[in-house]
Amino acid sequence: MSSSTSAPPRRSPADKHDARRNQLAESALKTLGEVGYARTSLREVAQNSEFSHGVVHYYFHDKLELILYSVRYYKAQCVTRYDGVVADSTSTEGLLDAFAAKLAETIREEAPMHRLWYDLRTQAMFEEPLREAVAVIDKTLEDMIWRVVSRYAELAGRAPVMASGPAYAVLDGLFQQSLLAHLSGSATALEELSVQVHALMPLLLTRD
Amino acid sequence: MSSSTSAPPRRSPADKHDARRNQLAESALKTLGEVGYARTSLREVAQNSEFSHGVVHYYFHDKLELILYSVRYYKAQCVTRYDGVVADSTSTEGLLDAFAAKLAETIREEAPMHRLWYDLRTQAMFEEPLREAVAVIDKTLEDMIWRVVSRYAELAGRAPVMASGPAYAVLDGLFQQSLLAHLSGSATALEELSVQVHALMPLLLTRD
DNA sequence: ACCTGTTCTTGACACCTGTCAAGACAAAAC
DNA sequence: GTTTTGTCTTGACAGGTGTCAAGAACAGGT
Repeated sequence: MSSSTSAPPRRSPADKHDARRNQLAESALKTLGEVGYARTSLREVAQNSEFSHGVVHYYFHDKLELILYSVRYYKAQCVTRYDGVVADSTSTEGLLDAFAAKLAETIREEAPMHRLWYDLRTQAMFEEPLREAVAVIDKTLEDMIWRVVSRYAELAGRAPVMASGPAYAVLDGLFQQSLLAHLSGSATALEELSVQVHALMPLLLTRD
Repeated sequence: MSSSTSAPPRRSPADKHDARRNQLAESALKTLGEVGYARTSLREVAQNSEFSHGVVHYYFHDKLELILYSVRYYKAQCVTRYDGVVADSTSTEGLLDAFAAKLAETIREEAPMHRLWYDLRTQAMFEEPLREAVAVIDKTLEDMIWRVVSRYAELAGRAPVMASGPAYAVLDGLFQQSLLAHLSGSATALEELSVQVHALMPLLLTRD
């Protein structure tokens, strides 16, 4: 053990260590997105990296620790996804178009990560150890969506008719169905999602 | 092989066979609801029955066949869950109360089966063989919800503002969040669901 | 009684899993 | 150069998995 932390060297103390952890996290995310939570094995994670299967246990105490670290690592980059939409929009129509387009885009380009998230959230219904982490991430997603809804209400000069929780829930319901349809080969799923979001959002505000 | 089908005896031809299949399906559902799709093993299914682990392969060709048979077996009984609500209601308020109460009741009493369904639907995002069966069941659930929404619109003298697909999606989003909260130990999740459903349903109809 | 076909149990197979320990390797410290 | 330290590989462990075959147990018909 060194002086303060239990980190390896002194020159690049925990940086190298964290860099490897992030590297393994990305390999894990690749595997998780491909085969899902249950079928993800540490050996396949290592095989998706340049290391051997033993190294995972050197950087992570547990399989659970690896997976939670990986998902947190990914979701930390996602929660700002719609912040540009919120910042750049100057009209309700503009925000709606940009938001719907972004939703469709992220399904098109990051479907494996999204299905992984739903997988993890569902597994949390069965495995207690997952629940706290899932709840935290779900809350950040709820806040992310709420920033969009709030800005939308502001631009419309009206007020939301429901709290952030149910607003997130209904939008997430649409998103999830669209993701499943898209992954099932539907060619029109993303367009339909855009139409549905355009129809739903005004309902979340009071009448003028 | 007997005369026409490949069924076992002649007296009770396929009845005994189907009875055993249903019996095993119920044992499978118990296991699936407890530990989820991925962690369900044929040996544990058998252990939840009065038979040994080999018998599963006698009545089902595959693990997949057992699981799909079991889930279909269960969902066949669920699709009429809200039909009484639809039939008995004579006012919008009455239908809303009965519907919301039924939603909360089924979470309270059949949470394991519901999380199993979400598990399966999510796994369908990863495993192609599940998709068709999941799509069929999801459609029957969508129709079930649509009967409620249609009746609600009828009683209100208005028309729904969205198609059955998105209507099911948004209600399912609320339901799923409520289920997760309930399983995570929230004592108020079910009451909140009732409030949210009461708030959402009117938004699904045109203004008077 | 015997025979026949169905039903169920037992045991095995090949494979995969998380975990971990023992040692190889390299790089830095002295 | 030698020692020490951190990094990584290899190989093994104990356990669990789906699948299936061989045979026991049981039924009913003759």
